[in-house]
Amino acid sequence: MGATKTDSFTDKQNELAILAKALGHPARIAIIEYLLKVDSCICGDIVNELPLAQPTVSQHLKELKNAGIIKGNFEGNSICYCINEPGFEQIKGFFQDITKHLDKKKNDCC
Amino acid sequence: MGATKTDSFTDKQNELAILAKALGHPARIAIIEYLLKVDSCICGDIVNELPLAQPTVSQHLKELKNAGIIKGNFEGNSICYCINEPGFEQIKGFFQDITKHLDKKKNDCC
DNA sequence: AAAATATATCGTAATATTGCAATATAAATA
DNA sequence: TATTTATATTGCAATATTACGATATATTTT
Repeated sequence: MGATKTDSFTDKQNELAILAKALGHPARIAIIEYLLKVDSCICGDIVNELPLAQPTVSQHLKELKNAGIIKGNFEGNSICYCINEPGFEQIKGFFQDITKHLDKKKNDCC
Repeated sequence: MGATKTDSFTDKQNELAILAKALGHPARIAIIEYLLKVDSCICGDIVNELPLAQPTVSQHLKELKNAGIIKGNFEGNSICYCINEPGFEQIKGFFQDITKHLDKKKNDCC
């Protein structure tokens, strides 16, 4: 007991959950916001920006990368992280779908 | 050690993380999808739809409610759950902002 | 090749989440 | 008011996440 029953849900549901979960931590929200703010996809000074130790930041970056939300490539001595648009489109799509549904529906029954 | 360092982040970052986290489980994605599918905000047969025991579903519903993503009201004998639009707008806004940034920027440096 | 710099991984402690059986609560009906 | 029906809460075991020090790896510079 205790582990998520992944098998009981559809692939799409699991994928969306993984994406949302990856964004479900303030540090990871902060990383995304930072990547958007700095006007090039600046690298490991994310570590300096965040109030967390380097290994912790590295771990958060890994989670975002695994979920497909960011990507990273070597750039000289360091690594260049930035938003991975395709991964992003998926979550965006989910929210757009919901918005469409809601507009059609008038969700005011409760 | 081990707990999220909430204090180190802004309120907005924490709020967004809470919303995303609430969606970060396939059962909760399934609940949202179900609420959109059934064309009235049908109640506790969510329990029958999901492959989880009633207390587990109840717990997931509570989390979605706490995050402000759904709301529930008594409707006769049972409870009527549906999407809570204001709560939803927040996450939607986050994704729209990011999309706007990305469009402006050409995130192709890595 | 050695030193310096940047990032990742390992190990581990603290905490949180997931899931369910058992039980409690609350409303509707008999 | 007793019973039924619907939902919530409690308690607990299994698992996952968060955070960080120590250490490993990989690249650049000297």
